[in-house]
Amino acid sequence: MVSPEERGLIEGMTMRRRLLRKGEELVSQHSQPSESCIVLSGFTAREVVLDDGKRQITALHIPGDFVDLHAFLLKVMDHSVVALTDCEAAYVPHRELLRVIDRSAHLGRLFWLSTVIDGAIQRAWITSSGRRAATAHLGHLICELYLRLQAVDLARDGTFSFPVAQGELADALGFSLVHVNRTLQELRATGFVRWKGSTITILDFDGLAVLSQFDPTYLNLITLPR
Amino acid sequence: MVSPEERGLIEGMTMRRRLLRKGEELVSQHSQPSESCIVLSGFTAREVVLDDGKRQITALHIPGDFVDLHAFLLKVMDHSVVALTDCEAAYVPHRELLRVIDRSAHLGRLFWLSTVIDGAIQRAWITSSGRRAATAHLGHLICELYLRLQAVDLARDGTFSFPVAQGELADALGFSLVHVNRTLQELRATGFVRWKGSTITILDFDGLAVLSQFDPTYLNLITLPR
DNA sequence: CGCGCAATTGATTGATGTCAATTGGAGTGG
DNA sequence: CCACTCCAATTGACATCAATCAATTGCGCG
Repeated sequence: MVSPEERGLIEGMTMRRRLLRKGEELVSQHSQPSESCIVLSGFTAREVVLDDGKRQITALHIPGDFVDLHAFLLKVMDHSVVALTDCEAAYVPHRELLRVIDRSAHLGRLFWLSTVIDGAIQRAWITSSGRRAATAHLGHLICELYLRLQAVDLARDGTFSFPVAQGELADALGFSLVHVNRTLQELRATGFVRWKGSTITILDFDGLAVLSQFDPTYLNLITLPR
Repeated sequence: MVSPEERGLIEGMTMRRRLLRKGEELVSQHSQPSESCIVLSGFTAREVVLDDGKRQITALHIPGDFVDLHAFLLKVMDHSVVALTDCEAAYVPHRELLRVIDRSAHLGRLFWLSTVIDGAIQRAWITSSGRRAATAHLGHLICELYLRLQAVDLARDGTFSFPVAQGELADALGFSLVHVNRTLQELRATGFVRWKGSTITILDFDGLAVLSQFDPTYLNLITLPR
């Protein structure tokens, strides 16, 4: 996917690293970032807080994700990115991105691809939110997370760590906290998933996928640069 | 935004035009298009049909929109694009896009921007679906459509034509048809909006925007190429 | 052991989906 | 111009789903 010279270009990007505690903001809503941010470890989320205090999470990000690459083009952030756990992030100045893209159209296209896959995931969330039953909505998210985490070696044998509270999950799914809890119990009752503390185990992926009407095509994990 | 040479590049793209009747597919789910499609006239929508027959519309497109530009990178369509009204479309081969992008990095970035704005709109839909009241959800969509249509001269003085049935709207909002109808009545009762036949008139944009918690920043209409 | 936060539960209210008519309006043929 | 047809909009009654409110339990940690 990526040639040695391209790898060199990427590794040559100056970036600033930063450690964040759970709850801190990596990027602020309404800001006009001059750099974009890659998560190196930990879970983060894009969130929008409405006037009435309600919160919606529009994306969950895992290590390796370029969380606000779209800010390279969009200029004004329409949401924040917050740390759901302690995490580490690398900030790449937009001028560096520009430099890399100028030297390698192929890398530019991989960056573009990254934002486009983001969009595909968002479409799946819209579909879940609008037309899937609560258990399927939650199940779909679990399938998505599992495959994404597996692609970066953070999941295997159906198991991964997901140290995120039910309240956060509620804001991602558009549920109330209580409803998350009950939906989770329903899902456990199917026997397809075990969820204990911060460890999720998918006992029957195919079963869960059918229940959740999950089709992995949209994640395009095959063509990912790594 | 676009220099004369760039305009020349765009106008030089070979493309195939096609007329479509209401209900026809511009692009099919699971297909692997070798061209991407611009809507020239009429309303279209991205839709996903689930196994159980439920349908979700994940985007509404208006004339000027590049409806499946992401297919240039994603290869496999995770949804269809259907005509909500009779419409005209232009199909641009991916090899032409590649040629244009190679000659003008700036145009390449505008294409990228187009997909990124798409993503911002999708995030707004996720937020509406998850955390906004029914009237606000519908109101938000109306605000969005108005500004987008205004930007391409298809709306003025608060008025635009939207010849789309309530059933389609239901699939876009994730509501039932009956619920769309009742939410529409509630919205009319606020006095902010008139909706008669296929003509929508926003009588009080600011009022509607407050009700819907609408913040136009995300549409980035200022930086749009046209 | 006791604190504090997250998970869980129960009871109730409110929002939305479903089913089944009924109404309204545009187009068509007589 | 009128009767008819078809489809979209609207309405009413009812069933479900999910939010809210208010405890209570469970668990990790000092």
